[in-house]
Amino acid sequence: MNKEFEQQESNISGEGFLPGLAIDTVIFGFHDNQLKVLLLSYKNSSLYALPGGFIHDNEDVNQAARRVLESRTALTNIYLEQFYVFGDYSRYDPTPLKAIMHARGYTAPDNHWLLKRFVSIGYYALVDFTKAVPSPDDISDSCDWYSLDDLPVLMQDHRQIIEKALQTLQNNLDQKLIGFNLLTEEFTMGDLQSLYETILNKKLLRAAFQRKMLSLGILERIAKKWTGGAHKAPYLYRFISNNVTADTF
Amino acid sequence: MNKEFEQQESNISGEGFLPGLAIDTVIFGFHDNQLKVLLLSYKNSSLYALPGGFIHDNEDVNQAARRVLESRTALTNIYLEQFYVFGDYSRYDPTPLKAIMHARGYTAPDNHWLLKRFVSIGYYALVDFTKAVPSPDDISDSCDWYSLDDLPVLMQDHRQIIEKALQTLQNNLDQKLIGFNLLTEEFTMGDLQSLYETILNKKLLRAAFQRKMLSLGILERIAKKWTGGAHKAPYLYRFISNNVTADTF
DNA sequence: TTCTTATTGTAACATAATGATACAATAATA
DNA sequence: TATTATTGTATCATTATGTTACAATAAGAA
Repeated sequence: MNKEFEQQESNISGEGFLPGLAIDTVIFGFHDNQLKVLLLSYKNSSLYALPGGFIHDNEDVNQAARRVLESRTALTNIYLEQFYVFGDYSRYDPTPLKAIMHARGYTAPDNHWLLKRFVSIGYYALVDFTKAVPSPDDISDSCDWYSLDDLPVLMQDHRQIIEKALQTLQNNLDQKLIGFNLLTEEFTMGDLQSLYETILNKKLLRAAFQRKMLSLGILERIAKKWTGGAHKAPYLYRFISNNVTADTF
Repeated sequence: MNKEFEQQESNISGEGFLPGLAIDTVIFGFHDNQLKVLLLSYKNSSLYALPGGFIHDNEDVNQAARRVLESRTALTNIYLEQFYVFGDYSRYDPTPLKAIMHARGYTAPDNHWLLKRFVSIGYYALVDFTKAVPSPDDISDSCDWYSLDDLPVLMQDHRQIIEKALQTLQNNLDQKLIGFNLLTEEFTMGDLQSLYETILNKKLLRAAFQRKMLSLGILERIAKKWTGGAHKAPYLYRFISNNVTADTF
């Protein structure tokens, strides 16, 4: 998996990969009361991009997305979901990839498969910020968290992809029980509410929120308490994962 | 557009189309209190399939889906939405298409592009049953409505595609206001309730349903009434389309 | 015409969900 | 021991939904 892109570069016809199809993954994390996404940056260029990849010609598309996710975060068993296919012709622009290749000292022929039109399948993932270990892929030189409300300039339509992923997350938050995937295993009701407020971008009433969450019957209250400031200690809760697993739709 | 598939057959390398990418469209209609889908059948074979197609190399993917939809129904301005990408490797099975080509007197070489692995982007559409004019494509010899609870045996994973489309429709029915797209322009509250009951596959309380629908403020009551049986005549309603257009997400 | 019958539109009440406010409990610190 | 901030929850208000009931018809029958 390590020399994969190296192979891709010299593999002018794209042997072994599905042609024209890519995966882009919006990997969400939550830290300091902010939503974060993982972005890659490239040597000798000011380009930032979503983690992505290609699909081996004998590989499930969803499995390819999971492979990308796992290799960028060093995590397995993560909530991951398709949300949209970005397939407008206007996306087609080989310039940035050309620039990246150039910056790495590789001059691709114009008919190189990576410079052709790509349709991209958008996935979003929810990971525990504290557990992920971001690592760049073979053509990028950094992989880091960026706050959603302070994103660098992104390659191609990656900003719209993030925007649409966030909309999907907002829509799904109440129906599916997926928010928990962004938290550590144990969390306070305040943590959970802050997460919801950040994702939905609006204030929620504390009393009603707590009542609602408890009534769902998906939180286990851990007898242990928290030690912090000069006030009553909150309980710690744990998500009872019986109901929903990563791939449940 | 007419001779398109003819071209595709003799076009062994798939020139002009995005390779390995297909579109499958679940076109829903509503008639006789049943949900219907449009299916194609093929000469000299017992194969049934969803309407589908390929993407021109200079065409938006969504536009290609709309082109497929319009050419099967002779309708424009239809509610159409992506819902899932079917990309498992296990889908790969050139047998049925081979059989279809064979039945048409064409023997494709094994490296024919249409016999390679395809990833399929699933769309679903909601159309007015009474307005659609089903017409087969160039390789099928019929295009007809089939009731969802009495489907013929379908090619490849098309049955699962329909299943997933239905789930998506059920999930979206309450949030987005899309049910109306399955009805004629004017309809009674009974029609609407029957539609909802059929899609959701459960009985709804008449009084509550009517109250809810009216409270949404999206129905215009047309003063005219209906003439039918030995009972009070229902009002006709019309959907006020200000709010939601076809591509709104 | 009047009566019967089925269905519609909606009122009325019961129950459940949510919004909003208040307050006791309590964990540090002064 | 008093102070302070925050938590957990009770309480009431408001809104939404479930449920039942009934008046208002539009035909056909008497």
